[in-house]
Amino acid sequence: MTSYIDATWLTRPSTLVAPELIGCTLVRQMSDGCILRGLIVETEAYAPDDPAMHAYRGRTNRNQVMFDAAGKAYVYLIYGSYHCLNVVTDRDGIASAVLLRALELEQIPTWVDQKERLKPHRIAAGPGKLCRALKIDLTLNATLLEIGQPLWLEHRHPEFEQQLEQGNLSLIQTTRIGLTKGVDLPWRWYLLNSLAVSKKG
DNA sequence: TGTAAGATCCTA
DNA sequence: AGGATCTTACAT
Repeated sequence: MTSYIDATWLTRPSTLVAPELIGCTLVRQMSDGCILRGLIVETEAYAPDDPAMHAYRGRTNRNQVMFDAAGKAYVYLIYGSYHCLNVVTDRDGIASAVLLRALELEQIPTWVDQKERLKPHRIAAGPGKLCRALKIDLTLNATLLEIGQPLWLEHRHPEFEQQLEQGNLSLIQTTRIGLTKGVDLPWRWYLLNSLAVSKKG
């Protein structure tokens, strides 16, 4: 049993949504209908009054999607080379999002090269690698996260919830990675012992 | 038109 | 620890 995550569930502060997205599934549907799934194992929250957030100094062409109502993808290009995927959260007019940093893929995409296949759990370990693995680029910016779109989200399976309750799985909260501002905000979450988590923390 | 910084990744 | 790489944002 899986269930789709709708915009209502995402209409909350990113700091509440980010930890709850751990254990949920990101679904990527290619234009040919091919579907890829990955378990979300690492997230970061970006919120108003957060100096690290792209929209901290107001609306720009790049960040305007973050101000939209919850339930869209915010995709941007970083360091000229990599894309990063965010889930837009909170109410219309409030800039906030959750960065998806790592996935445990259910299957390896056909286009992943031989060298990458040697360490399958590292294929989507890191926000840039995640987008490379799922062929996510700027054309997906501002798309709705809904079934039938290129990207959508599914809730945790009951088994995952049980494992959390029983303590067989643990969520860790810590500081974010790769920033020069807002470095002390503890807004990164990851699944303990996941081999796909992008760095230690 | 110029420039500095950046929510990364890979190699050494 | 350092370099690749180039867009974005903002100043001039």
